[in-house]
Amino acid sequence: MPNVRALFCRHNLRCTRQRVGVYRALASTKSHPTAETLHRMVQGAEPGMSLATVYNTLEALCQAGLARKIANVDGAARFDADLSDHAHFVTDDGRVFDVPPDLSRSIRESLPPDFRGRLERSLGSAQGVLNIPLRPEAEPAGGR
Amino acid sequence: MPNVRALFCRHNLRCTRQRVGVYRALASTKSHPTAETLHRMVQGAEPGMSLATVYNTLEALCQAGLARKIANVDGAARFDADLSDHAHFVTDDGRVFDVPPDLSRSIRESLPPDFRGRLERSLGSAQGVLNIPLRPEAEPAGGR
DNA sequence: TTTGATGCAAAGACTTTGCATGCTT
DNA sequence: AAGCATGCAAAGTCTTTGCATCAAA
Repeated sequence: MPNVRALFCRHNLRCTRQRVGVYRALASTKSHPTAETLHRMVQGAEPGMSLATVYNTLEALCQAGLARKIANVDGAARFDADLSDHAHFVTDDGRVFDVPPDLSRSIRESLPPDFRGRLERSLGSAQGVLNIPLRPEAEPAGGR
Repeated sequence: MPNVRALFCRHNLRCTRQRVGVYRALASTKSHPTAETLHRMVQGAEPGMSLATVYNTLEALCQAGLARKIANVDGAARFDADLSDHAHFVTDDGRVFDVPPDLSRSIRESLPPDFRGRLERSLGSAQGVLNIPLRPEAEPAGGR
């Protein structure tokens, strides 16, 4: 585990024990935990820490670019401190899988060159996520 | 607008005025409305309809495969009755853009052939969404 | 010392559920 | 006539907020 204090400092984040605890817990797992799960994970190191603080911390980490909030269709939000350029595959029943960086990159690079340009015109400075359904049903809408 | 009654029938959905109202509203727009928005949209045709029924109806439509619930990172769920095989781009501030079917398809087809196989082994029968972040920050995790 | 983070509890946004009633089949 | 959908309100889940207190810079 690299120097968390220095990392926070570089990102203008106040370095509190609670934040360090949340960050360590999040960075120590590949399981894309929810706020609730992180709260439990941190109880050992930071007893008495409030769930609200976990939420506040996660928001601060995402804001600072040290964590990502993962898009999902149902249930509680999930988080990831792995900043490597990688995609997620989220199942309809809530599981989250990492897609390896090289594969993620090659998917993005396969996007038609004008696509990002087209998007950026509508997007302004906003960022976002491309959501691609797997196993499409392809039921034609208007059949008779 | 094709025959909604027949469509419901084919999908074993009871055909009530409320459900037809919700489906028509959802199918008539490209705006990926929330349940709340649909509720408002339907007030004209179905005054007094309850928001709970909108939620129940949307669940039934998704279950039946006549609508999709779109993955998002924040805020209320968004829905789409466009069954064409297309992806969505969801911005961090909640806007949803359709990605044209041909582009969506070509992205999916660019996935390495073993990828879906690998996933399906972990997935069982579940379905899911591939979430690809655009504009990665690529901040190396452990810098000094 | 100043500023921002924490803890708690309360409120808030979004969604689901239980039950009596009504409508579809 | 039987069974599922509806409406309502209440409860549930997940998340944010206000405020007094406390810790980091």
